[in-house]
Amino acid sequence: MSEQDYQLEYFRSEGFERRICTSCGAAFWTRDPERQVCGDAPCEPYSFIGDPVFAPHTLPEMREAYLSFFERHEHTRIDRYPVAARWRDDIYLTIASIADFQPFVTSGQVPPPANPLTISQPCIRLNDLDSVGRSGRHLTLFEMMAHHAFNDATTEIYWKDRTVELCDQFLASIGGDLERVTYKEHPWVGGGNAGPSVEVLIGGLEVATLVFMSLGRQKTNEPPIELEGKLYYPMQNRIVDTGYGLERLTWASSGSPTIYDAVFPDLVSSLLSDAGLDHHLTDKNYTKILALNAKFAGLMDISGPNLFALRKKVAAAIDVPIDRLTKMITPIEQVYTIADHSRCLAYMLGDCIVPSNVREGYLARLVLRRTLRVMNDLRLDLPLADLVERQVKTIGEEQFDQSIDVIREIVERETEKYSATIERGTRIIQKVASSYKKKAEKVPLSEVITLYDSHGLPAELIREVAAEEGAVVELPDNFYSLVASMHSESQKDGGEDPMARYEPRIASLPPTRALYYEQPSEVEFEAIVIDFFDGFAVLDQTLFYPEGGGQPADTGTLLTTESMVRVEDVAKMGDVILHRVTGGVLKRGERVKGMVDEERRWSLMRHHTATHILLHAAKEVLGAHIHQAGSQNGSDSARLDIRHFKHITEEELRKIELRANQILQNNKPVYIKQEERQRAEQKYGFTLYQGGVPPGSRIRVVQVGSEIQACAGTHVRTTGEIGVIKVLGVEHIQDGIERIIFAAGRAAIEAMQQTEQLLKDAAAELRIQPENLPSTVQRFFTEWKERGKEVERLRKKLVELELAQIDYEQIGPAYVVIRELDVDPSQLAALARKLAKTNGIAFLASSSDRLHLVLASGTPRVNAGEILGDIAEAFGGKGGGNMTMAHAISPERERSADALKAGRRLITTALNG
RNA sequence: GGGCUCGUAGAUCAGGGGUAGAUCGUCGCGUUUGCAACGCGAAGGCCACGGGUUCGAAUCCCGUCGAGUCCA
Repeated sequence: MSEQDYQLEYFRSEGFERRICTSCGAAFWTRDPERQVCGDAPCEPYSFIGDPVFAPHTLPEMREAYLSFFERHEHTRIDRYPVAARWRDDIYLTIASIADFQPFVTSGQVPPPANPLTISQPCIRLNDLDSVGRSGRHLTLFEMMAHHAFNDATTEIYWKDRTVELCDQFLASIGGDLERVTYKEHPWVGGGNAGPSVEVLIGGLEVATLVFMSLGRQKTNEPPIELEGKLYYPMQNRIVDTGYGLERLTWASSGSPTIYDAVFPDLVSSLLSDAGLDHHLTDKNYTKILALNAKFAGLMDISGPNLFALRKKVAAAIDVPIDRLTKMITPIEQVYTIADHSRCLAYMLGDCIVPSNVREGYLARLVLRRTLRVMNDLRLDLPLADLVERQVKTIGEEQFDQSIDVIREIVERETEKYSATIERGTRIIQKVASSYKKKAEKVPLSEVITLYDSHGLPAELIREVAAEEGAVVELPDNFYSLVASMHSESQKDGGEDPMARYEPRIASLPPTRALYYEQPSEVEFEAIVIDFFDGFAVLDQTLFYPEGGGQPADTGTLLTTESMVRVEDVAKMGDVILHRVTGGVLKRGERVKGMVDEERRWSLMRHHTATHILLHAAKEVLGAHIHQAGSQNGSDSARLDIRHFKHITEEELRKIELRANQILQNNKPVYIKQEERQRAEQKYGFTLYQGGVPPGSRIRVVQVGSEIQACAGTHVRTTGEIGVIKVLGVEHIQDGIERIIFAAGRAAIEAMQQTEQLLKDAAAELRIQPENLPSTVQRFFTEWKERGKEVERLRKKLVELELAQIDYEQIGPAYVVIRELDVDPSQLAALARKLAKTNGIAFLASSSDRLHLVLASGTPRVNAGEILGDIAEAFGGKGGGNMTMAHAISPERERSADALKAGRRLITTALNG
């Protein structure tokens, strides 16, 4: 990008000058002839703290000022998008306002919902998590206010001059002094696009960025520009992508020490008083320190070890020892962090993210646990659910799909879960630590890694708890990256796509007409063979549904005048549909008659439509957050995976099943139509995308009753055609995902018959009626247990009785019993043990099916295992044991006397030796 | 999606080829005006389930189910 890109007519006419910053060397535009520096960090410190640069605005006032300003200037106001970016599969969270329109609007495939438009989009960025609360300006969630204009080859809405002009006018409208505003040149690259951009600075603070997205990676005829080692080409679509920081503007308008005081004035003061820190509210010194802290932090990166450098600077400036400063400032930073995180959670949970250990759910849990940890450090004894609820209410309940009750329940459950994990973990650490302390060793790194990896225990907690036990933990500074690299090593990439080699051939073929969409209820059709290779047939049109969207491919037959082939599988590659056939060959140009296996297809359609219905029923029963995490349809059963924060109970399952069948009874029609993506999104919301995000500007919308989804599958015509839905069970797939297994239509009836048969068979076995099964089984189980105990008692008695009758003999220093007993082999061991208890030896034999030998020794002179091992070998059997107890078995059951004799010899030798 | 750890008495856990244990809780008795505390005693176990190895498996191996956790 060149200097030329920033030579705007607007700048000239308004009397701007282009300057080079004397501090950083960057170019910037200003109205102030005296100005030497660009106005950005670290060239210029904050000057707005205590001296606001805008008229005072609260957060909502500032938002409204912005949106209505742009409305007055011909922009259409657009509702915010969810913070969970469900319309995209490359990011989990909405990170910028432009993310709402990527990739299809920015690429020009889909028209924008309005043009130009204005929006205030809540965005979540977790990259600077550590700086939140400390830097005075970092937030996990912020609102990016924006106005966007989408220009293409035919229409020009506006471009750079108008954008800067609007910016000027808006800043003036909220009381900004335009003399103090600078526009810093700052080429922008990101997400495969690039373009010139200016940062808008006032009072040392960047309050907006104006990006002129005009370059892309897509090759065009125009000459490319190299940026960061990659080539970018001018695009036909030129997009005005602006971003105004709502919170920053509000901060600059209040002049408060930190952004948090401006954004959460009420919450911060009430948290301070809850934490017993009220006295700080009126303390001028604290305000001064915090302002100073934010000022210095504004000039530097404070992540990781840099934080210490910040502390040092502030401590020097106010002349207090660094430890004392840390002690003073940490609790307040924690309050700020809690205020920020709880708002982030309100948006995440309100927009129906379910905490879990995967994807965006993992991020929600991360923030939630971090908040709990900080609250704990601060000794803030306050339910997090209350804080989140308060945030939801401040933002406005109507902003969210999720109900407050469910949000509260999620937070409460997560809070409980986390404290259970920490409690359990603490015990495990104590155990490990004390075992290493006994050995007088350090707790090795491998052990620490296991504790973290398998039990989720932070390294710092491990060190702390271990120290309390008096053990030392070996903990390198790069612990977490060490663990991460260990994981990445175990990664294996998947194999190559076996279909890849057909790609060039298929690319040359015309698209196959998808008859299965036009006539979903038909099963017979005629077509012409376009190509045939390696057992793959391509037709000009087909009724065979290719695998996709959780629905398996159809099977069936293709018939020509000469041959009949079986269609085993169908796949779609681009717009071409491939039939994998067996049992013959087809010729190009040949006419074929196709027949889809009707029974199977209908069963698949029933299951597929049933999936939509079941999801809808689950949403009604469980809450707005219910979202499909995957599905697989079969002809005998199907499964639906949904995101949910706890196990589905039997009762909930029954409710879902009843509700689903009610929808069947109402016999609702199934409507299917192609709609423009952006329109469909606006009309139905992002719950459209249950089975992933389909490509293209138009999407296929399937409406079953009031359940509306983007879906490429085939469906029945009315819900009544499904017949019946039977839930077969529920499984917990992983944290936050429940799998409902069900059958529809004939398969449902068969499943019920099977279950019934099971009950009947079980009842018949017990000669009772099926309804008596539970009570009878319970009775039998109880009796069975009691009998077991009775047998145990009797056996003990028997051993005692036998014991009383047995005579000892004395060999050397030991009392010895060597004899055959007519008792159950399982009793031999118990008897022998008793006999040998003190200074005794018992060598017992019992013959039933085989010869059982037991040797128990109560003296170290006789090694039971060794002796019996030798005997067993001599008598063709196997055996062994330890010093005190040994078993052996031999097939030579008649030779018990010989075995006892041999044993006597060995024992005698051992005792006398 | 990949990895790791764990399933033993009502609860928390120990044991890790050779007799299934501890603590708390429960029940009974004693002490006490009563309670708490204490003392004595008892009940309570398909050692998750199914295979395998072994003379012998709660223990080792494989699988299933369940719980937890880390990474992408």
